[in-house]
Parts: sequence; structure tokens; C-alpha cells
Amino acid sequence: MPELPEVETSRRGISPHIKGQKLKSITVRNIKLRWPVPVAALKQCEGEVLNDVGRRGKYIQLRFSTGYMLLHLGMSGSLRIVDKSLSAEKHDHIDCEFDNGKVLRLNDPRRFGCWLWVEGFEEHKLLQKLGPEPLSGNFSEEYFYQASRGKKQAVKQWIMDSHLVVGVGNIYAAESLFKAGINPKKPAGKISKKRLMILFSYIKEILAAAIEQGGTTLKDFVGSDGKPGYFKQELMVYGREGEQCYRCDSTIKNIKLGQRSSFYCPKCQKN
DNA sequence: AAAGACACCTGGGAGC
DNA sequence: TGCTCCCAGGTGTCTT
Repeated sequence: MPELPEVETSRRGISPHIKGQKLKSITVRNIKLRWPVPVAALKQCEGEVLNDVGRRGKYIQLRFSTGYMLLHLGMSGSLRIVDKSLSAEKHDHIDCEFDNGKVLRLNDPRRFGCWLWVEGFEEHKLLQKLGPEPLSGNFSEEYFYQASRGKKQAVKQWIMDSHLVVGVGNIYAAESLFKAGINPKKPAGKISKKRLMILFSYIKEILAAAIEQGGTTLKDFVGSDGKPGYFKQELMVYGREGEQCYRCDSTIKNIKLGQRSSFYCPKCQKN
């Protein structure tokens, strides 16, 4: 469910309801997420004020004075703000109830997500090796180009590696490669600087646009009656196997790269 | 060091 | 209706 735009949209959506509020209680109904939920450590935050809701890559950080909760939504996780009177349903694993009566509720059917506790303000091990934020100045053209040299890995897998840059998921990897006219199988190190710079621009552009759109398409995420929303933007290739390319008369293909579906147009993305 | 395979888990849809 | 099989927006960890 969540690529970076949805995580950021979730962060923006929940923050105004809970930032500055005192955490009244935390309820963990299932500790079996990707890693066991450290209930006792989380409980120590009860009575503390949530100072900030941050984000690094696809991780969300709930900051308290003693440290922060580190959340990831995995493949199927979602966060909602609900009234404390709304009873929990299937896969609602964690509730954070605040003094204002609002509850931050995690739903995650597949339980690939996590909810950890990080003491103090050091970067957690999971965050230490992450690459730059795609929409920050740290993600530069020169960095992108230099990192690509000598890489034999398929460009699609390369741009999805969070050690290179965070936040490029399966959908937006496919979409940015289509816009750049680059074949997803092409080894990253064999792409010319000129074409890499085009790809660089599209990665930024598409993620930025998706975040903008996420604000409207995902508002349900934080509604009291909310169900997870989906991006309704027009995807050029993702999920369109067998359909006609919007830019030519060719048919969209789907190949496996690193066990992930990879949609592309064999004509528009010949090389 | 780098690339690839595998692991974790549930639900929905296709096909029989 | 119900079974089996395949697929899904992620990513840490283990194996070559």
C-alpha cells in the first residue's frame, strides 16, 4: 500500500490531530509484526507528550522527550485517526489514545510493518544506511550519476534500493523509467549521463506530484470513517500488462526483476 | 563488495 | 460453493 507519497500523506494527515497531545494509553493487540512490538518500552511513553511526527524514507517517527517510536507500514499497513469510541476491527493491531480523545490506529493485514522503540535521539540501525531523501538537496544529479558507474544491476532494481535513495517503490520506479524512456533491465552503469539526468528529474517530479495528489486521494486515511484510499492518478504502465501503450501502438509488457513485476513499453523503452 | 534469493503474512481474484 | 494457485504498494538477511 504505502509508497513514499502515501507515507508522507499519512504523516501529514495524522500530525495535526496528535502532535502536542499527551499519550494517554497504548494498546497492542498483536505484537507479531515484522519484529516483536516492544510493549513495555512503548508503555513508558504513557503520560508523555508527543512532540513531533517525523518521517525518514518510508519510516514514520513519533517523537517523545525520551526517544521515538519508529513505524513502518510494510506492504499493507495504514494509519488512521479515529474516535476512541470506535471499536477495533480485524487487523487493528495497535492503538495510541491521546488526551483529546483521538486514537491513532494501525491496521496491517500482512504484518510486514513494524512499530519499534528507539531510546534517545540516535538514528536507529534501520535508518543509518538509508540513502538521501529524493526531494531533498542531498539527492543530487552528481551523486546519482557517480553512484551508477560500474553498476551491473538492472536500473529498476538499482533505483528501488533504499541505500541509493529512499522512497522509490515498485509503482514509481516503473513510471519514472517509462517517462525517461529507459528499459528497466538496462544495467545502471551503462546508461549515459544525459539519460540518467532525465531519469533523475522524473523520479523527483513523479514523487512530488504523487505527494501533492496524495493529499486529496488519501484523505480517507485519517477520516473517522476512513478506509484506505488509493492513488487514482493515471498510471502509464503500472498494472497495464497486455494493454496498449498510451504513447505508441505497442503492448505493455510485464517481466520479473528481482521477483517484482516490472511493467514497461517495449517500444518506448527499447534501450 | 555486489547481486540474487528468500523470508515474513493475509486476502483477493482467477480458474477449475 | 469451495478448493488451489498466484499475485500484491517492502525490505532485512542470508547465500552465492
